[in-house]
Amino acid sequence: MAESGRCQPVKETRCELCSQHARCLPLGLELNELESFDAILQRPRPLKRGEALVRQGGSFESLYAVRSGSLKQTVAQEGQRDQITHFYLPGELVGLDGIGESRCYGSVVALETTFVCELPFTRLEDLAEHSPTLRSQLYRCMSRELRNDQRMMCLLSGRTADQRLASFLLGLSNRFRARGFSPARFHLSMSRSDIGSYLGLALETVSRVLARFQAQGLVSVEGREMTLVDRDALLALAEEGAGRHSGV
Amino acid sequence: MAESGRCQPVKETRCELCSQHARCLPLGLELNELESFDAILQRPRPLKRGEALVRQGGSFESLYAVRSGSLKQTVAQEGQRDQITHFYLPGELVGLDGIGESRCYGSVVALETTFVCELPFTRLEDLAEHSPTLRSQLYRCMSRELRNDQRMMCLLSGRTADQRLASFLLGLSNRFRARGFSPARFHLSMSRSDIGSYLGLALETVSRVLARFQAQGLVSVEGREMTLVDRDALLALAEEGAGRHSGV
DNA sequence: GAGCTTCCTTGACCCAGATCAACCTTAGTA
DNA sequence: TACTAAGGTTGATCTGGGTCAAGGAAGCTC
Repeated sequence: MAESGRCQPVKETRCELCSQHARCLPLGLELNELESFDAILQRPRPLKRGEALVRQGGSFESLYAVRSGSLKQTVAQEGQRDQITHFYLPGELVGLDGIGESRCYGSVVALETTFVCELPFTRLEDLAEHSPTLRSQLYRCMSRELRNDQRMMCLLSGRTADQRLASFLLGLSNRFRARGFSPARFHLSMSRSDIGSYLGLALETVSRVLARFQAQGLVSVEGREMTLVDRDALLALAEEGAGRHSGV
Repeated sequence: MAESGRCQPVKETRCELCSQHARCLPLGLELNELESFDAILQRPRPLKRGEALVRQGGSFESLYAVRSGSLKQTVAQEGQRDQITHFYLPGELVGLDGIGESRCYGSVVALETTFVCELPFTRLEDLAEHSPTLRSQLYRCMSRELRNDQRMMCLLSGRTADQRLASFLLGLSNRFRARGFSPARFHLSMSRSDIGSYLGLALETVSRVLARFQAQGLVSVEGREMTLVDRDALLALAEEGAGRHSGV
């Protein structure tokens, strides 16, 4: 997704050498725990753009940690257009919503060439049996995702198109920053239509709002290359009191 | 919330005698595990309508299992109207989104007289150390909530007001059914404004749509007493292909 | 039982954003 | 080099549902 995340065939399996180690699941494990963790981890495998990592309704077996690249989760509903519910960046965990169900909730598809580490869940549970750190890391990840989803629900139900886009861009920017990529300039691996689906907007609206942001000097967009020019203004916009049904 | 859920002062602490046992956290625990579980559980305490169980930004200490009654989670955002993100019914767990953060994400307030059981989280973790069942129950609960939130995101971003209301009513109905209450007739413990906030609609819209559903013979509403008259039609409406940006 | 307050309903109006449509750019491929 | 397809932009039009406003009903308190 960000330049540095691309086209790096990952040969090294060991977690402690992974660039995402600091924000991935095994963070904080003792050395011996880390070795057991490495042992259950399936060799990173490359996915090509458009290739599915898991399919909606497929049986749930594993969690996947994104090593490089990016993915989207899409949920197909009876007779409706697919809906995008998540974008995954390096260091993030795919599949948490499948635990405790035999089936996967949505499909997860690579947005670009992407490497993921597979973590068979039953083995992970065995490991967690003897590692309080791993247990609490698992809780932490799920809980964080719960909070993110709630934030998303607030965004979707109360905010204007401008505010949604501003929040989206800032959210991406923060995630890139946390991963050591530039927070100000990044590549959007998803299409306008993906963004629209994720934010509950028509793709035309996404395109128009981005054009307006550019005209207002908030961002600079060239296709999928995004530069945040006036971060403070974006932040002010995203947090602005006046959303829909915001009363006063 | 449903008639049978009200006004039952709960004297009995023991989980296995609780009416919600079959869908609560300690489900499936061995007898000795259940005893340890009972031991860490704080005596159910009554909350009056409007009373807060946890406050946004307050420190996270415990999960709470709803024993009877109902609650809402509200999130206050900088200068915006509060937003409702969840309703909790008997047997459901409050507080999962606070794990791994020191602070509570939103406030949780009783919608009517409500009894909850407090589960201090560090003690719960200790217990989970030696109970695979409890661990997997915890994962299961969190994962289920993740899926619910995602369903909610889909609802909020792609569906019309009619579809949102229909889904909301059916969702409540299913939850009541699972709890042994009537799925066809129930009491709404939340106001129209609460429903609107939860569904991303103006309260006037909620009122109008309910009136229309009544006129169409889908439901019968008298204040907060709700009867689902034509469940199939509601289901058809909720799943209908034609939402917003549904193409075709 | 008068007067609040809170909740709900209904009507009138309006606008943000969906939809429809045309066209442009870029990339893949034959 | 042309042909097709996918993605993106921009304009014109329409509408679902938000906002404002005026009452009504039901439950408090004094």
